[in-house]
Amino acid sequence: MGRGRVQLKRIENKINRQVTFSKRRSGLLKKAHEISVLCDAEVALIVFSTKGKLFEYSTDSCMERILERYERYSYSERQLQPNDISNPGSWTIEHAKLKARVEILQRNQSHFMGQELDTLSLKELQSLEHQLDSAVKHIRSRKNQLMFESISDLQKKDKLLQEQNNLLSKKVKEKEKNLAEQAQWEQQNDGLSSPSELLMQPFNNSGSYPMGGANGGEDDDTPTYRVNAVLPSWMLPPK
Amino acid sequence: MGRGRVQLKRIENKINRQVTFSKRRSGLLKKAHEISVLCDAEVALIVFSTKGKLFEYSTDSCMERILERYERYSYSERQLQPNDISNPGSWTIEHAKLKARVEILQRNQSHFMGQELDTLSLKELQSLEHQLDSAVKHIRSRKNQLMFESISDLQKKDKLLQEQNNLLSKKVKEKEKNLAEQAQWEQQNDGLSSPSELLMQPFNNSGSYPMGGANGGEDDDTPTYRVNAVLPSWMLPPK
DNA sequence: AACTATTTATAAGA
DNA sequence: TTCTTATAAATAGTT
Repeated sequence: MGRGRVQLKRIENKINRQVTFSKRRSGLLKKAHEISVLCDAEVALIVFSTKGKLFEYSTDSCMERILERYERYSYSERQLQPNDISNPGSWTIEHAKLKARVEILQRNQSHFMGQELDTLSLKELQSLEHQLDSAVKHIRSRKNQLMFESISDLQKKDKLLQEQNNLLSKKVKEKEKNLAEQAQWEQQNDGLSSPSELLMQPFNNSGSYPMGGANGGEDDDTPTYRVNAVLPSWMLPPK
Repeated sequence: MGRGRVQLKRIENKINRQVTFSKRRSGLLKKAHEISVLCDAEVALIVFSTKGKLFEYSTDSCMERILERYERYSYSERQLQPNDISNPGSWTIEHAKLKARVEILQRNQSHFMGQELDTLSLKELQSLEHQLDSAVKHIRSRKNQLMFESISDLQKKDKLLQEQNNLLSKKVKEKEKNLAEQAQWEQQNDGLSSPSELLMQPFNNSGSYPMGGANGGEDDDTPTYRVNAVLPSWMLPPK
C-alpha cells in the first residue's frame, strides 16, 4: 500500500528499511490490538528490530500468561521432549513447561482414577477402559507371582521348622527319658511327674497358609510408606 | 477498511466475530511475515481464538528461540523489580519441587498403566487393583450414559423422520389416485396402464430402524450428520 | 467462499 | 522523525 508495489524481500537501503520498520511496526501492533479487542482473541506479539531492540504487544498486557498458555498448548501437541539438554537460558520457559507437564499428568491421573470424565468423548472413554483393563491384568499377574513366591518361601520355612521341630522333639524325648530315669531315681524320695508334654505344641503349625499376614511383622511397621507409593502425599486429604 | 467504519469494541454477533477473526488473522500473520522479511526483524506472533485455538507465526519458524530471547531481554529489564510475590531466590527451589512432582506423577502413571510394578509390594498391588477396578466402573458408567444419550437422540430423530415419511406416503397415494383416474380416462383411447406403482416404493420403509438410512432423500445430502451424533468430528478419520 | 465499496496502511516525497 | 499524498492492501458488509 503506497506508491508502487513492494517486493517481499529485505529492503537493502538501510534508512529506508528503518523507516519502513517503524511504520509497519506501529501498523502491526495496532492490528494486533484490534483483532484482540474486536474478536475477543488473546494475542502476543514480539518484534526484535535488526539492531535488537524489543517491541511487544500482548492482550491485557500479560505477556507471561499468554506465553505460558502457548507453552502448555504446544507442549501437549508435541509430546515429551528431551528438555534437559537444551540451553538453561530461560528459566521461565522451563518452568512453564514443567507446569504444563504437571497439569497434563494430573489430568491423566484423574482419568486413571475414574475422575473428571465429563470432558472425555466416547472413544476416549473406550480407550481408557481398555488401557485400565490391560493394566489390571498386569497387576493381577504380578500379584499372583508375588503370592506364589511368598507361598513357596513359607513352605520352605515350614519344612525347615518342622525338621527343627522333630529334632527338638527328639531331644525333648531324650530329656524326658533322662528325667524319667531321674524321676525313677527320685521317686524313691518324692514322686514328681515329668512336664515334657507342654513342650510339644509351640512349633507345630504345618499345613496353614500365608495370606493372613504372610510377610512377617513388616505390615505394622510401615503402613504409610506403601500408601504413598500409590497415593502421594499431595493427593491425600489435608491434615 | 471496508464498507463502514468499525468501532474498536468486541463484535457481539458471534458469526460476524468469527468471520472477522478469520480475515484479520490471516492479514495479521501476513503482515508479521512481511515486516520480518522486509525489515530483517525477528517476529513472534501468537494468537488464541475465543474458543482457544492456537495460531502462530514466527520468523524462521523458530518460536522457542525467539521466546527465549524475549525472556532473556525482559528478564534483564526487570531485574531491579520484585519479579514475583515470593522471593526471587526460591526459583530454583520451586523448580526442584516441580521436578520431583513430575517424577512422582510419572511413576504413578506407569503404575496406573500396569508398568514398573516390580517395586510394588503385595499390599500396594492389591490397593492399585481395587483403585483401577473402581475407576473402570466409573468409566463404564459414563460410557453407558453417553451411549444412551446418543441412542435416545437417534430414536427421536427416527420418529420424526418416520412421521415425515408417512406424510409423504400419503401424498404419493393421492398422486397415484389421480393418475389412476387419468389412466382410466385414457384407456378409452389407448389401453395404457398407470405407471403409478413405481412411485410406491421409495418412501415406504416405515418400521425399520434409523441406523440403516431411514431418512428419505436426505441421506445423500447429509450423511455425515448422523454419524457425528455418535462420533464427533475429531474422532472421524482425517479427510 | 467471492465480490466490491470503502477504509486503512503505507511508499515515496518533502 | 513527521507530514502529506497517491496508491496499494485490507476488509466490512453483502451475496
